[in-house]
Amino acid sequence: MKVKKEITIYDIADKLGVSTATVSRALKNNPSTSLSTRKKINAMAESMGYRPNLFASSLRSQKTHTIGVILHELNSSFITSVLAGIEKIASEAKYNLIIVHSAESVALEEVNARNLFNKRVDGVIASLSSDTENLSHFQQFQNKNIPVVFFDRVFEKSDDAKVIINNFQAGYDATAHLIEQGCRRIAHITSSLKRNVYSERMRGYKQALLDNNLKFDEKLVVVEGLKEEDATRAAKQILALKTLPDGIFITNDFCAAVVMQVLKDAGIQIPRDIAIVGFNNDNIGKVVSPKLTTINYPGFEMGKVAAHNLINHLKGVWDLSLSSTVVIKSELIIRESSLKKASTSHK
Amino acid sequence: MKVKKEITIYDIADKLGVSTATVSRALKNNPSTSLSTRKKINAMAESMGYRPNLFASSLRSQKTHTIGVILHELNSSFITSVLAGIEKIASEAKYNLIIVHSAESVALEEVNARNLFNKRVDGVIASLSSDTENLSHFQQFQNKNIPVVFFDRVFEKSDDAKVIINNFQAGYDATAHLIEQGCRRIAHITSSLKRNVYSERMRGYKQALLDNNLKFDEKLVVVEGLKEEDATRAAKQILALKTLPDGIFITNDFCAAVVMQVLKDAGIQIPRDIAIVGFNNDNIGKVVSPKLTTINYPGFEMGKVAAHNLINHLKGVWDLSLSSTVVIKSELIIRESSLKKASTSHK
DNA sequence: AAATATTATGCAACCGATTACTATTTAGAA
DNA sequence: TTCTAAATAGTAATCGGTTGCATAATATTT
Repeated sequence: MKVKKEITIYDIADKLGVSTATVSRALKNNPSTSLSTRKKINAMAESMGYRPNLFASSLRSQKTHTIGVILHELNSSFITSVLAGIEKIASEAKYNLIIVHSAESVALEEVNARNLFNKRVDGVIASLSSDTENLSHFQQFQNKNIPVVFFDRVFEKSDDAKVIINNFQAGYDATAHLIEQGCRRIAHITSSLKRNVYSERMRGYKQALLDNNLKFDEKLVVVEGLKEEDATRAAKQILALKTLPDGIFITNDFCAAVVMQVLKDAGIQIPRDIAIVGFNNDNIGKVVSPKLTTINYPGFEMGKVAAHNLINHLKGVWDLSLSSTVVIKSELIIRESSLKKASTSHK
Repeated sequence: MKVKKEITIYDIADKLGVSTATVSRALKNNPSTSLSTRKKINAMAESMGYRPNLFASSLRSQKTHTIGVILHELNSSFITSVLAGIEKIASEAKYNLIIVHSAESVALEEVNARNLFNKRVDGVIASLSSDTENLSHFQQFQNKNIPVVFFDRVFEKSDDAKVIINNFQAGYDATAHLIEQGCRRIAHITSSLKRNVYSERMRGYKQALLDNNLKFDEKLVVVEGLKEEDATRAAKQILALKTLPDGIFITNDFCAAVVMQVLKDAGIQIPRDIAIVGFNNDNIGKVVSPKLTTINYPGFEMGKVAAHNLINHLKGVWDLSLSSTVVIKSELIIRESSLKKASTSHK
């Protein structure tokens, strides 16, 4: 099997009797080449099947036109939406993406960061994995002036650029809604409190209790992972309480779905006995019974904003350090799982 | 803000008074360097904060040590598992991945293929989007002897390397199980029959009917997309039938979950009135009521096999063209949604 | 018509690592 | 001790674009 030799600008230059400099400029539509040669060269490149060698280009120009995206996971529709938002903006601006995910592990996150660094990405968009304790593995980017935008899972106190929702408010709204539905003993199932998203939501939960003269009870807070077995364990922990709660605010829709399943299997009626509010507005919420009340997490918007700000910074038309934090609107979506007042029983 | 200059092998060579050739060899642990200089050089590289310039390396060696992965989508746990399998094998072999997804669109798939091609990946692993009609955009890889392994969504008649399950058998098993449960009028909700996975499952469905003396009825087959609104439409189409079916084989778990929801909302009891079998063994199947009977799709295994075969081919210890098709085992997982015989009613 | 400005192109160094080939040193064999 | 082979290391060309600077060609101004 023989392989056709790769066409280079030298081949094009030879064929047309011009210099490689002219070819290079023409292919980039550099205005210091005449329109006629530009057309001639582009036509020839096309007909010869030329494809640019990005390594040579990046080596020389020290630019890759590539953005690295570090995701904590990629199994939720939230993350998929974020990605879609990033892709939309990036492709419009002719930036390529390298997408990596850390499977919720710092170790992998560090490896991923290193890889992106070695691949010389021009910028980074990242969401932290659940056990990340510090941002030292992002220092390498700052040392080289490679901009980083965090989204969703961030360190709120750092002054890095970030795109988030108001998790405190969302947690508050979710809890207040349960209270408004008549719940008086509200449990909270959440995940690693190292992560801003979860600690903030919990802060909102506490504040809502406080504002409604309900006592915060540590025994009603369950901290677990986000996988099926974690959620099952969390549900069992709830079931083991001496007095069952009459409402649960769960920080993730998939978890909420699993918890609901376990509770239903134990004969509990939702929302009559226990009302449930989830978080994320994942697809899953619409196919469980009862349908899940949740917080809509505007992933597509977040992705667009993150990519937009990063790329504008790269282009020099915007300075990321000026507005470090962008807060995107989120909102409560009320479905059946929390409607205690109008409760028709579900099994 | 000043940026430290990038360290190159020239800097290391200067510092130690050796040639760049020696440095290059030492960093690669080439045995034609003495152990002592090798140690000296690696230590110096480490202390100077050297990082290899992959562009220079790839430019010169014409190898990228990178595998491109084209996914039709990335929102199912099946795809996530495949990815995990690929990543496991690739990282063990020190290959990098570039993951792209086509959002079920040929147009995007073509762009993605082109991008991977221009990035000069050493090999490709791909699953086709729902409307791909031919493999012409993969021709470019073959022309350059870049190996491609397809998985899941493939062209079965082509002799490209591929990793699949026996979709015919799975469709047969799913349908036979419904028949065994007493169903006599079985509908089938599926997606683009251009895709082998769906057409083969349907072939299995038909064959199972035939083998059990049940007539195939075109009106009982609904072809739709895989999104929520598509599934809703499919369910409504079922509900609009003059005579309702007593069983449905649905080619995707998420669709099945949505369909179940719509049917339940219409007052139909599952599995008593209609028994349901899904496909994929997605997480969602465990949190719907009743829990979903489905076909387990061994994504992790498929990913591992695809990556393994590709990398071995790249290393020259294996020839992909020798065993073009690998079939991975799949199996029926029986849960509640299909158990008509032992039916306790679910609402 | 001469002087100046503008436009288009070429020259050649450069980005950083790899590697075929050559040279030197050292060890082992005769 | 002399010669050959093996072990190390160096030289320099190469991968394919990019770009500052110089030059030539053409247009504009005076």
